[in-house]
Amino acid sequence: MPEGHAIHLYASEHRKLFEQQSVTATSPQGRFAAGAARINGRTLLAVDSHGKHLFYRWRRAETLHVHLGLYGKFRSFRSYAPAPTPATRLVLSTDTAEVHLAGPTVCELIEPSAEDRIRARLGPDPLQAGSAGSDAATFAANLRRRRIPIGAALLDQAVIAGLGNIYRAEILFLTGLDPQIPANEIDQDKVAEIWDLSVKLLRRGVRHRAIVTVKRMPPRASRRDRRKLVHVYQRDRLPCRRCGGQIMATELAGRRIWWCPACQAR
DNA sequence: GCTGCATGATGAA
DNA sequence: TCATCCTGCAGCA
Repeated sequence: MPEGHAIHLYASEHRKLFEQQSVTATSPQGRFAAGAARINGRTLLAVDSHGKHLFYRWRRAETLHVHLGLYGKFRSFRSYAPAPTPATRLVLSTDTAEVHLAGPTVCELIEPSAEDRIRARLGPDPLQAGSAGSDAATFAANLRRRRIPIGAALLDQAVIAGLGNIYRAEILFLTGLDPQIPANEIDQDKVAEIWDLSVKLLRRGVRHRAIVTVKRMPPRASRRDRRKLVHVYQRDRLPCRRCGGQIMATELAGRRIWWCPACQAR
């Protein structure tokens, strides 16, 4: 589930549920028992996100840092909350709301200096476009320094923070770029186009609570099939929506990538 | 009921 | 490049 738009949604949802409230914290699974005890009963001051990272600030406690990784999940409940599964790493709750976190890659308490180090190694986040350091120029400078294929660069969180495997495939299709082109060989107009499209698509993802890159939102009934919402992701051997040619798939930077060889020629 | 895969990232080799 | 972390679920029998 988690590319940047989803993390951004979690941040705003958790802000709405818990900000300025005293929050109960437990770790049914036990692996975060000490951390949960440390923040239990504290007041949540703020929730920030950068790319795929979440930071929860408390009154008189360290910052909670969460990264969902590939299969981490939050579930939230308003009136009724079921018992957490035994694998639930962290439960945050008040009288009126409860959130269950399972399967995160990272769930830890950190000092401000550690947060600084994490943020320092992250590239600009298109969902923070406009705020300090998150702009097209920083992104362009990051790309210029890399000879790796653009398809690898867009997954590198130090280059741009928040894109994942779906957005990388879709952005390369929509900008007509061959995933194998070296990042530093892409001309500046194209680089600006990639950034602008990232901003646009992530914002759209936040609005729809899903990654949608096709022009028209399909009818509700067919939205369960993710392939109806995108141009190339997981559409290998299906016809390209634009030219009718066959969508191809290969491996790039350790992940599967899909592209249209005709629309994305060098 | 079981298998294998998934929108991620790291550390060892 | 590969194994590993760790959970849920689609797809299959």
